[in-house]
Formats: sequence, C-alpha cells, structure tokens
Amino acid sequence: MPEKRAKKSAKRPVRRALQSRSRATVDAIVKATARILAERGWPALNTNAIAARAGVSIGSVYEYFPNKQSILNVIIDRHLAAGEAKLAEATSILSSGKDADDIVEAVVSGFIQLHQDDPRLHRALSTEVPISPAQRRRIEALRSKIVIAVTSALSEYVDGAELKATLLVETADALAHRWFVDKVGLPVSASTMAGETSTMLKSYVSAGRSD
Amino acid sequence: MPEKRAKKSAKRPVRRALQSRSRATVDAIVKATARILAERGWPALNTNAIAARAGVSIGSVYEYFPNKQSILNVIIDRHLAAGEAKLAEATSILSSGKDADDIVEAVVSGFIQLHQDDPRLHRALSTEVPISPAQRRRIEALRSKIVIAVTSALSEYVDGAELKATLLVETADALAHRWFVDKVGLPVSASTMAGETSTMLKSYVSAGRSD
Amino acid sequence: MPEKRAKKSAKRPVRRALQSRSRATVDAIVKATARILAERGWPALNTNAIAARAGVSIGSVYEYFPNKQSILNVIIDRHLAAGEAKLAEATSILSSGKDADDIVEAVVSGFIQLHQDDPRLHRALSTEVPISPAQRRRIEALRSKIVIAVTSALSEYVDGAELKATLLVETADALAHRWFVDKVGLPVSASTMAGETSTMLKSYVSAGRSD
Amino acid sequence: MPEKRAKKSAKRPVRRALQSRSRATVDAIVKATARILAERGWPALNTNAIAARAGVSIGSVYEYFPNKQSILNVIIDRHLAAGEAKLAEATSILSSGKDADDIVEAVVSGFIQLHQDDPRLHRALSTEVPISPAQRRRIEALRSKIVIAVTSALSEYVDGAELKATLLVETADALAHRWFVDKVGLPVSASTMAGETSTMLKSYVSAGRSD
DNA sequence: GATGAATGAGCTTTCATTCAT
DNA sequence: CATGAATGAAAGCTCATTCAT
Repeated sequence: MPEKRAKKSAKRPVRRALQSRSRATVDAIVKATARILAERGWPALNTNAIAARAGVSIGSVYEYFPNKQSILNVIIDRHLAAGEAKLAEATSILSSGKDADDIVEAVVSGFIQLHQDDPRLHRALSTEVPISPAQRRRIEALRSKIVIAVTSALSEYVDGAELKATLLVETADALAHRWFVDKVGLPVSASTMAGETSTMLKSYVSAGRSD
Repeated sequence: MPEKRAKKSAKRPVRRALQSRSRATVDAIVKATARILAERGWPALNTNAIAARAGVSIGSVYEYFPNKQSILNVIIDRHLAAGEAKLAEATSILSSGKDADDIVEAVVSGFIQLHQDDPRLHRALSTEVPISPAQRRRIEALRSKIVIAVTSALSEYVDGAELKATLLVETADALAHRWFVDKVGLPVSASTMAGETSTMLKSYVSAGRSD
Repeated sequence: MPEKRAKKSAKRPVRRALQSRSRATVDAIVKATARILAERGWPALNTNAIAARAGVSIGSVYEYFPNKQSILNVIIDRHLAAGEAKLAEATSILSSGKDADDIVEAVVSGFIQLHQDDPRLHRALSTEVPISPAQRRRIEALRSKIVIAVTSALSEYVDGAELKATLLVETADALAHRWFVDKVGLPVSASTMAGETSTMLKSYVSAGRSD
Repeated sequence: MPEKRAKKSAKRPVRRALQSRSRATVDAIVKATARILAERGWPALNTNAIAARAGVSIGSVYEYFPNKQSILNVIIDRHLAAGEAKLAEATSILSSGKDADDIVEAVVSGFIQLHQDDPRLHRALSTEVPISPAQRRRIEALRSKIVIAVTSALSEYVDGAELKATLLVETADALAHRWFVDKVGLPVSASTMAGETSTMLKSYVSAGRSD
C-alpha cells in the first residue's frame, strides 16, 4: 500500500497541446485556474478545484501540465503577453503622437486598461501568487521595453527623456494599480484620480521644455 | 521599534527574572518569524521553522501564541505602529514647514524611511502575507490619517489640498515601494529616482499657486 | 447489518468496477475503526491507526470522510439502524403475540440479541465514544419508539401499559447490557441471568391483571 | 534546545501527603479534577486546567501525583470508598430488616442515593474516564460484597437468595443509573420510576415465598 | 517544596502528485 | 489518452510531563 515516490520529479514532458481537443482541455484548465484565482484567491487554488472547475479529471491536468506552478506560469505568461501586445499596439500611437501630452495620455490610459481588465485576477497575480525569478526577469524586461519605447517617443520633445520615461511609466503603473486594483479608499472616484494622475504626469514630463 | 519592555518603576522591587525569560522567548519567536519571512518568504514560513529558528520548541510557540496567524499579527501590528509613529513624528515637521516644498519633502522622505527599514520583510508583508479585514481597515485608517494631516498642512499653501494630498501620499508611498522594496531595474540609482519623485511632486503640488 | 450494496438492477449493464474499489476502501476504513474500537478502545483510536489497519493511506481516509468523527458517525448510525431494524422486525412479533408473556419475551430477547453482537464494540460505543447531541436525540427517539410499540402491544393485556412498557424496556436494555456487555462477575451464567430477568419482567408486567 | 526525555518514567515517588499543607494541596487538586469532570467532562480534563482550577502550579500537581491517571484514581477510589461506606451502613439496616420488602427498599434507596450525589461526576466516571483493570476488579469486588450482604439478608426470607440478590442489586443499580444519571426521557418523573422499580423488585423478590 | 516555562511526541488534516484501470 | 482512487510528506496544533530557577 504505501509506496514512496519521488515528489520533485516532473519528468513527464508537457504534452504539447497541438491537437484541438488538447488545446481545448489546456484552455479549460487555464481558464478555471484564472477564475478560481480571481474569485476565491490563491489560498483556495488547489489542483483538485482546478480540475473540477475545468470539468476534467485531475489526471488530465497532469497530462498537460507537469505541476501546479506550470499552470500559473501560463497565466502569468498570458498576462505578460497581454502587456507586450499592449506595448506593441501603443508603440504606433507613441510614435504618431502629436506631442508629449499625447504620449503621457497613451501611457496612463494603457496602464489603466491593463489594470481594469479583471482586476481581481490582477490583484491575485500581483500580490498572492509566487513568481519565479525567471518571470520576474521577464516582467523587468517588459517594463524595460516599455521604458525604452516611451523614452524614444519622448526624446523628440523633452530633455532627459530616459529619466522622465522611467518615472512616468512607474508612476502610471503604480497609480493605476492603486486606483483600479487595490481600490484604496479615496475621497474622490478612481476616474477622477486617473485624470489627476494624468495632469500631474503631463506637467512633470513637459517641465523644463526648451521650446 | 519592537522590543516592548515592562515599566521598571519602583513599584515592585524584586521582580521575578522568570518574566524576562518569557519576554525573551516571545521576542525570539517574533524575530524568527520576521527573519524567515524576509529571507525565505511566506511559503517557507511554518510553525516548525519558526520554532527551530527561534531556538525554542514548537510547544513554546503555542505557549505564547494561539496560532500561526497571531504571530504575524504582532509583526503586522508593529509595522503599523511604526507607520503611526512616523506619522506622529512627521506631523510636527508638517505643521512647522516653511512652504509646500517642505511638506512634499517630509512626505517623500517619510515613506522612503519606512520602506528602507527591512525591505525584504516589507515586501513579504505587503505582497504575500494574508491580511485580515481588521488589519486592512487599520491600514486604510492610517493612510487616511496621513492624508488628513497632509491635507491640513497643505491647505494653507494650495487650493484643492485634499485631492493633491491624496495623490501626493499615494504616489510617494507607491514609488518608495518601487524604488526600495520592489527594487525594479532602473537606469539610475534608487536615490536619484527618489530625488526625481520629489521634484515631480513638488512641482505638482505647487502648480496653480496664486502666489 | 452494515455492508450496503448498490442495487444491481439491469439499469446500467456495464458499471465501472472503480466504484467497487471505493466501496471497498470505505468499508475497510469503517471496519478498521470498529475493530480498533472493539479491541483497543477509544483512546487507541486515531486516524493513522485506522488507515494502517484498513490497509490504506491516511489520504484515502480523508478522501471518503471529512474528519475522524464522521467515521464514527457511520458506525453509530449503523448501530442505530440495526436497532431500528430490530424494532421493525419485533413489531410484527409484538402485534402477533398471544399474551403479555410473549411480549416480554420478545423485548428481552431483542435486547439480548442487540447486545450480543460484538459486545466489545457495543461497550466502546456506549461508554467511551463522544456522542453528538443529534445522535443522542436519535437514540432517545429510537428508545421512545420502542416504548410506544411495546405500550401499544401491552395495552390490550394490562392496565397502565405505558409505565409498564417503560420499565420493561429500560430494564431489559440495562440488564442485557450488564449480562452481555459489561460481563459483570456473576454467580451464574449470563443466560441464566437472562432467564431470570425474563421471569421477573413477566411477573411484573402481568401483575394486577384483571383476568 | 530540544532534549529527548523518557516519557513513561513515573519514577518520582508519590510524596505521601502527611503534612497538612500537603494534604490541602492534594485535596485541592483532587477536588478541581472532580469539578472539571463534572462540569466540563473528560475531554476538557487536562493537567493544566486541573492546576489552574486547584490554584496550584502544574509543577505542584506532579509533586504529588506521578501522572494524570493517578489523580483520577484517587477520585475513583473515593467513589468506591463511598460505595463501600454505604454498604457498611446498609448492612445494619439489612440485618435489622423486618422483612424482604425492607431489604429491597434499602437496596433501591441505597443505589439511588449513590447516584443522586453529583450525577454529572458519576456520569463522567462511569462513561468517559478510562478505568484500569485493577479498578474494574475493585468495582467487581464491591459489587460482589453487596450481593453477598444482600444474599445473606434475604436468605432468611426467601429461597434462591443468591440469584435473587444478584438480580435485585444489578437492577437497582442499573435503573438508578438510568433514572438519575442518564436522565433518559421518561413519560413520568424519575421518582415515580424509582417507586415502580421498587414495586417490581419487591414483587420479584417475594415471589414464590412459602409463607 | 513550589513554580511555570519549556518540551516534543503524537494527533488531525490538506493537497500536490502518481498510477492502475 | 482519460480517469479518479490512492498516496504520503508536511503542516498546524495539543497537552502530559520535565526541570531550571
């Protein structure tokens, strides 16, 4: 009856979800995971709940994912991909921007859109779920790319574009998180705060323009 | 900040040394918990690890704390108390401030100091550890008190003090967290970013002054 | 008495054999619990011992039972169900009884049969295991039903049937417990004592008959 | 820090409680144990609770008793001693009895008195507390002595005195327990049931008298 | 003797993971 | 490939007992 087995094996290769049925199963598992995370949080996220919610057996979960963390990785990766997509999309706006204010506007609204989409899930991912060093590196990389894109866009309008871009991006990200994810108790509405954030950042970015 | 000591008044001259043993044990447990949290994070925090790290038996842990969460509560409470102490200390600076810039400076440096003290622990507490609703309320209350104090201080210099105070406080808090806790990869040093943050906020707060 | 079997009707011809594995596991757990209780008593009953004795892992125990008490509940419920079955069975005898003596005989032998089946387990259940209020109520209800049935049976032969039925039932139960469960040291055999009990109760029940 | 120590030692001799202070301490411990048992039952009985309730330190408890069970033993022994005292007291009544009915009356009322004194404690002792084989033997011996005394008293009035005495004693004991300790739901009052018990037993004992 | 802080074996329960079917 | 019963390491917590003070 009792039989010791290695626990940290993860030998079984992740079956590549190429066939459509496989793809559907993988998708159901990932979606179920995201839903549980958004609705009931990380403490309630366990593999049996995922399987049940996805409508598949726990065995199938392990057919497609070597372990629990790897499911989360997909979600985190999708989140990062969404961020990257948003960046790509924003790049054109940034480069076609008429002035620095447009760039600030694009950055602020970009981060707000990112945080408004499923804020419960966003919160769970950013405050509860353990992130691997590799993922942290990828987050850093994305952040860095955004800063570079914004720097490039800003450089034709302002001096010290890199520093300004860094502060702009970090502030827009952090405050969007506060207003829409943390939902801190505020004396005014989140959208009012968003407007104020935008005002502050426009003024900051444009400060000291030579023109 | 931690380290509560019994009043050593002349009331009871010969006070049992036993009490200090208890005090030392409690302290060892709390410190061990904070250390594990800072060094290995919430997933590695378990009562056996706490006991081992504190150099006491698991039984002793439960002699002084009814459960695992209550140890964390002490740490969280100490953190909040530190924030409240900082607020009290800052209030005098705020009220004796010569101008709006001094107030911004005080707020920014206050948050930086708060985040510079054991940033690893700070990170664990703010992103991993489950917070009870009561604690969340206490955090909100503290934040609210700070905003009120800053609003009051700013109101003699600027219009729309409450809105500005809110954005000032949230930005200072969020960015101090980024620069010193998250330690995001930056093109320049954290202290440079802190200076830039300060510059941006001073400019924001003073914008539209009638002077 | 225990050993529930699924109906093997023709509804679903090929029924998974898996279900029978579960059934067997549940049964092994319940049986192991009963055996430990009977052989080593309540103090020796712990979930690890149950799992070991059942030849399953501790995880399997919690796959089928939410907690330790729930395993006991099954055993207690089976015991109560056995009592209820015995009552149902006895009712026909009671109502077809030729005279009051037959009724007494049926009651006494009914309780003796109940107590003779695994007296060690019976002892553990009646003296060691914590009973929930709901179970106590169910026991009371069963006892009450028995008294009502006996009252009804007796009422056509004797006056004051309810009082007599109560004393009859309580005495038969209590003494069957003594003779077969407590196994008190006796100068004569348990079955002799059972006969004497019967004699005493027949005489008591028939006393003051109008005939 | 961790230091393994033997757990089943019990080497320290039980300090004989001869001095009055010692005696008072022992008594406080025993009384506290009995009170907890009566009020909150066996599951709530732990050595720290006993020490706290007795107003002594846990260390003192182990100064006078080698282990928890030994405290219970004192209580059980006192209970048995009370039974034995009651027997001694009853013996004179039994031998001076005018007829068999007086003997039955004495036995029934004796057991009722025994069970009416602190029925909660009685219940705990008879249904929850683990009894050692030695104690069980002592209970048997007491029971046997009672049967012998009753047999002797009855023998001048009836035939088959031993058998009758056994049934009389067991029934009186069992039913007194039911009416006053178990407090089973009854259609009539406990004292009515006690009277009925007495009536039944008188009739049984006197049955078949030659006079 | 008295104290009570400290101990740690042992218990209940959870859940990521495996594998027979 | 799918299933889900089974596994067992590991975590939280209790309490009888010990021993330094």
